Amino acid sequence: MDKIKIAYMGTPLFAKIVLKKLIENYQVDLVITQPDKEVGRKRLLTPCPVKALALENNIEVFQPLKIRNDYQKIIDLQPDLIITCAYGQIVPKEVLECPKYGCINVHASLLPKLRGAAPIHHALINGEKETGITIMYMDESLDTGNMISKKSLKIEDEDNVETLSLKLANLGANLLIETIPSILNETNESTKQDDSLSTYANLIKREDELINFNDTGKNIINKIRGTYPMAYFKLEDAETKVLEASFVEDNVTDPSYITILDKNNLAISCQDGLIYLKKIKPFGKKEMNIKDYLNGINKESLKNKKVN
RNA sequence: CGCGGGAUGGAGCAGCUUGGUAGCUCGUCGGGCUCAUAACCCGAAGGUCGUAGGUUCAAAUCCUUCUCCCGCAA
Repeated sequence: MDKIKIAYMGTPLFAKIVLKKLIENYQVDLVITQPDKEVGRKRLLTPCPVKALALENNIEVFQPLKIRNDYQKIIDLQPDLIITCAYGQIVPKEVLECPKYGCINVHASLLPKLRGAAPIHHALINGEKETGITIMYMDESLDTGNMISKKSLKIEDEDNVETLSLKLANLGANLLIETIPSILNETNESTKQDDSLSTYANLIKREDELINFNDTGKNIINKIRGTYPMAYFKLEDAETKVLEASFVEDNVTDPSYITILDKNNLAISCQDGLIYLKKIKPFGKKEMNIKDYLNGINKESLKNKKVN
């Protein structure tokens, strides 16, 4: 077989893991990724994980500001196959149609469920028991194309966005390698998505990360897992992130109060019980176990205090 | 020059305004109490108070420099 030209489009760590596996098996001729961003307090231009990996492997990198207008470079390459994975921009029709074998996407959900930008987050937030990877042909709408292959993965209670992303990235990487031959042979049988079963996974917004204690314990724990490590609440007006917590059912009268506060435990009331904080990141501090936090504070002043 | 928080024994903090012998809650080690304990009691080790300079008789504390960590915003 003649050498095929592959272009890869992706941005975050998830896409980097998939790309790593891909370049172990195929030659990748061009990597398309988001422009470097000013990151952090120093505003340093920082390349995304995918770009960093591409540079390490001497693969040419293309970073269009708006791929909608700036895609001629991809057309000129005349790729045989384009693989996308968490790229972060809508890919224009002209690009989708240019490769001989088409344009495929590695998506981190069992489509048609959880189409969109944040499928891993929403799988956890929704309290799903399983999720997975779908590899599909792309069309002009978001994650609506025909599905080629699919693999599911059980979600464990201990999983959060970080652990689940790693698992799914590895699953996706392997599934991609398994799937590519059938695409190049054109032997795969892709199936249409049942649009009536589709759900949508919006990008997580800042307000989605605020913990509302006037909710069920189960939902709160799922939010903490699904927005890890960003879920937060206000403690004495200071933003406090919750990295780990557990829920114990109980009869409570009023949500959002610090109900238990002793040497080892801090629990806040919610709709149907108590949320025990296990690992938090207080404002301006590093993350710490709740016991360390309790060691340093004046407990009397917090007892029965309302949060948020 | 985007805004703000922080750096003090192994951990988490107080002390800084109003300079004057390094403190609290834990952990560790030793001893005691106890049928026993993550409980309680007694004792010990462990810190050049992030870096560099300045003011002062004297700096964790006041002034300046730099480094690193964290949140917001992008």
